Amino acid sequence: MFTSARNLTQPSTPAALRPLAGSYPPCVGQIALFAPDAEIFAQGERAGFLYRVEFGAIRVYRLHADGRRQIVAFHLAGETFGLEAGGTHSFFAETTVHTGLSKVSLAGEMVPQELMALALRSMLHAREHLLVVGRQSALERIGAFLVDIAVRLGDVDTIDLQMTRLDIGDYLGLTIETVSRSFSRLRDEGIVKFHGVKTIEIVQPERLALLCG
Amino acid sequence: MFTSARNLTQPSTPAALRPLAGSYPPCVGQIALFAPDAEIFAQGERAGFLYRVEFGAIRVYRLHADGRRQIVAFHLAGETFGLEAGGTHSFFAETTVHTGLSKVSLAGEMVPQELMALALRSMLHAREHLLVVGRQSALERIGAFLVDIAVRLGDVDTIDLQMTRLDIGDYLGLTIETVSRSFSRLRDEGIVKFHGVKTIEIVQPERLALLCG
DNA sequence: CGATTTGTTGAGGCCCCTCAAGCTCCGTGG
DNA sequence: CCACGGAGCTTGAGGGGCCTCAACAAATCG
Repeated sequence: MFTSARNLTQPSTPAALRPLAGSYPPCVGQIALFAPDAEIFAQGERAGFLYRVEFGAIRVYRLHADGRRQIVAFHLAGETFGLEAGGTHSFFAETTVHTGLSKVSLAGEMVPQELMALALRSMLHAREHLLVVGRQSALERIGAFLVDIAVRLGDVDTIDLQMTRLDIGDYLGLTIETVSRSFSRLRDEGIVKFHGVKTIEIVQPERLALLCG
Repeated sequence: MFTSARNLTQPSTPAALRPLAGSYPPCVGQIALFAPDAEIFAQGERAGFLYRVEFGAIRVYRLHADGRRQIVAFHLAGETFGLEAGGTHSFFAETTVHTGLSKVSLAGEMVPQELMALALRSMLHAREHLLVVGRQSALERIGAFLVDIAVRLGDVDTIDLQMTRLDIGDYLGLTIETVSRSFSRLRDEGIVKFHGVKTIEIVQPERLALLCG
């Protein structure tokens, strides 16, 4: 399985940092813009910052020696990421689409209580992800994925996927073909409806929920 | 798949709490003894304590509606568990064998810094577990499992498994038969050697490490 | 509007699951 | 001490779900 994970397209906007009017309420600093597949931090790098996703999305992943990639988390608009054990990043973080990030310094700006809550939420999410990947069928995984994303976007019924089928596959432990087939199956069953490749409308939320266990 | 997870054998020693000479240096309180398969806490219960494993082992898991069980973590001697997001337990915790636990009250006894480190380590471990379950073959999963356990027991070369094949399967997303077959394969290849069913000697650590990616 | 990336669908094969039978280990009681 | 029973483990045979390989369609971008 070959995933061109390190194939970093440089931002079409020259470097990366560019000031912007603070469009999100709780945004303190400036917003940095990134093109798709831009590296935010790499495994082994010293960790010192948290990042808040203003728009777009982030994938956090690791590569196996043979090229297999496992994405352990996506981070969507409004979410904060970058907190890691030991002061060194254990994973890679990249944008999946055009993304705006604001930096949050670890010292100050966030009280220990918030950091703790963030760490615990991340642990919980990793474990819930494990439930999905460990014991569910392909269709169940896709279902759980859609429900998770929909909830995190604010219980919406129409999702704009911020990632490719390859990203989704590497997140769920499936191949791109199986992801595609599962989506088609959900469409054929009338559970979801596609408006373009990346826009999914959840037509029958109850049946989707049934799938997830 | 039927896993009799709630089949709680009551401790052969009457109840549970029984004082014992503090045999581990950093042990503050009394040690409670539990029989195999004793419930320590249940999903939905109010969380307020941490537990330190003095000897034995703990499985942390959740059940799907149809009985499928996913173990998200094992906790071995010397490790602390019970920290969860939201003040309510999201998982079940049970002993896998005869186990001694000491309670640690969340307020006091542990400084916030230690709690934070514990949370971050748990997050990291869940994510590393995800790497194994998401993209590895059965043999690779068993290999990674053995390496992980060996390291956590102090880089030993002989492991006393504190859990059944069923536990291991539900941890790695495999059936009991596949776990058994993988062990046999490692034995036939001369990578490990069995001294009884639960005692594994790692004969060729380098080859075992090669398996894990 | 052509080139390239991304997504869909089909055919075939493999790995793991399922089902089944027999074995080992261990605690219990005679 | 050994016989016995049951739970746990091992091994085999067969089937199914997902992966692999392949071709084509759709979407995206310069």
